[in-house]
Amino acid sequence: MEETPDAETESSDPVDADRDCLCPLGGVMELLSRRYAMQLVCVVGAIGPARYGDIEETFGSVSSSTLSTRLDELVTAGILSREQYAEIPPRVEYELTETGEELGEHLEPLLEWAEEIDADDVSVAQE
Amino acid sequence: MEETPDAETESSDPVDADRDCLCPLGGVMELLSRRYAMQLVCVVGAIGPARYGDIEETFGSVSSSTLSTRLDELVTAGILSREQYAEIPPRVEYELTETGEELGEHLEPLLEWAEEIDADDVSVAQE
DNA sequence: ATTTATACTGCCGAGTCCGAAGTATAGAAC
DNA sequence: GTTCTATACTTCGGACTCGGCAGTATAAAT
Repeated sequence: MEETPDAETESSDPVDADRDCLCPLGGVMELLSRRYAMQLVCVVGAIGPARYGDIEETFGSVSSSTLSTRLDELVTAGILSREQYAEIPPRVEYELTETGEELGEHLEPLLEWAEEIDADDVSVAQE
Repeated sequence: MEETPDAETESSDPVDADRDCLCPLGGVMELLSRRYAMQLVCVVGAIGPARYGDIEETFGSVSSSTLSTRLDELVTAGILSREQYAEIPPRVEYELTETGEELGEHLEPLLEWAEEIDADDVSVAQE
């Protein structure tokens, strides 16, 4: 997507490079801020072409309605692709698109960090 | 859900490093999945010691009740620190903790990517 | 006495999420 | 021919979360 241009025009001060537009509120971020969205991208990225049932099983604690909504949203956003096979019983496979792969690469270190932090001991709201 | 579905030995994938524990559902991730949480971490990281009003202004579109809740959660989770000065009118400053800084480093590339994607053209639900 | 400024909290209606149950289909079992 | 099975979802009611606006506390300035 982003061709890295010749890195000669970049300022030597990276701190205020993105001062004006710090954080996108709408678009993809709004989607990723919904429950399980980030984990969903990672899971699909990890188990390759994933069927609905596999995903549901991997999570264990997500309701099918929410999972279905989340999948829909990610497909619409172009992050996941959905392939439906004309078989009975039906078979549907979800996979990361190219965009989704990019996203996954950014998400993975975050989730790994979160895992570690949780494993250690943060005083995360236990109330 | 107690039985361990052990991985098929037939799969010849090299990417099984973290197959067993793909994505943390609770803890920090649940917090970050709430609205504006990730952006909030970035904003506080960017504008240094940030006052409530500054943050509210930077976002523009967040309700004060939600912002306040989110700040509380992040402070409780040890991601933000809150310093209150005994002045009138009151002054409160939020800052990233060490943990928060770590998180911010993982978050920044993600948000930058999201910005680009949004700027380009994803068919994100615009309905 | 009233105004001003800051950092919130409280309330209510609207939107989002959860769990369980239901839907559609065709082949297999009886 | 009727029932059973399996998959990938919907649909429903209720619970939780969010947004917008109004209100609170304080002391100095007017």
